[in-house]
Amino acid sequence: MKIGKGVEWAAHACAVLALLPQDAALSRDALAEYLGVPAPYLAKQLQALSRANIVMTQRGVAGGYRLARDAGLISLWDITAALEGTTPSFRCTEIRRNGPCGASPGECLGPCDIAAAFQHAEMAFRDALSAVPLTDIVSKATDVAFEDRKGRIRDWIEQNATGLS
Amino acid sequence: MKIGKGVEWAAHACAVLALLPQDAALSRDALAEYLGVPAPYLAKQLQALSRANIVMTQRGVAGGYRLARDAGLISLWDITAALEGTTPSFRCTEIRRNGPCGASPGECLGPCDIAAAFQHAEMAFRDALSAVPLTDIVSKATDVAFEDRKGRIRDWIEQNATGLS
DNA sequence: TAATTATGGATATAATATATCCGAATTAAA
DNA sequence: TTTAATTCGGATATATTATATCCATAATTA
Repeated sequence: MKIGKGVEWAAHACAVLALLPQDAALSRDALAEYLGVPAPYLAKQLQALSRANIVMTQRGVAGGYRLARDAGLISLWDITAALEGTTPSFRCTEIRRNGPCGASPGECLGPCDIAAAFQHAEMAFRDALSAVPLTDIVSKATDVAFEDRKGRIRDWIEQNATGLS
Repeated sequence: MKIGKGVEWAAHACAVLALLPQDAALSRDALAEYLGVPAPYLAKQLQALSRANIVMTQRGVAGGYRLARDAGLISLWDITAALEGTTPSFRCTEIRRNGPCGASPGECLGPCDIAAAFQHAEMAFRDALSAVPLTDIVSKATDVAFEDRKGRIRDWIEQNATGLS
């Protein structure tokens, strides 16, 4: 079981966007610089976030990305689902129907018990992530940040965000 | 997030082995026939189960596979871990240290908040699977099986299992 | 010794993840 | 209206992993 690194990138990107003042935005290149990751690939993750309505985009001069709604209404699950999709991680191929003692259709009205157990486990995974809004991430990260770094972050945003009066 | 199909195969294989009488075993080919899957590849999954001490093996004539311990002491998580390993599905690359506003070592004493949330979610996933012993799977499958199929399964085991007096 | 059976390694192929680039569309400002 | 900035979607290339098979070897029993 593996989660693509796009999820990590996207989560950090959203955490940065959550720091922006109202109506400010960050370009792809600015975000990539802040996160220290290659811009072209980050763009892919941002597109996925855009399709999922987690971030809003604005093209053209002074455009960029911003959160599409309040950071308290965006969970880590939302971000994960946007990047990885929602197809179940366990793929049941109905082995129970195979072989010389395979189950008949009448015995397969319910889902396979093994598949059901995995589905249940995945729901627990999903629920745990759904319980973590972006605001949690941001506030915890802020808690442990030293004062001088908070200042540097403020300055960098001041310098790089667009849409600031 | 995806789980390899080896997990499915191994789970079904273990469920069959749980039906065997004490000291009986099934060969690789017999198991593959019962499950309706290619024998060579199934052998790989069985090897993983063997390394994880979930099944016992016996080579030579009349050898084969049997459960290494009581079915009540084998969980779906045990099987999953044997096949997929236990490395965390979320791989933290410490993005927080990157870029012009990267965190200093002193600010990274605890784990990254994002990684911690995923770790927590994965624990929930693992706990859910750990709560499902093989006996659950077997009993639920038996509940919905028609009588004639139960008989056919008994007969097939009688015919194909080794180590029966 | 002969027959059977799991093991480990090597290998081949398919699928997916990772990473980049480019033209087109869009937008704000000059 | 032009120009520069910027995201979007598609195409592509590469690396990694999953899937699947085969074979020589070791072990075991009759």
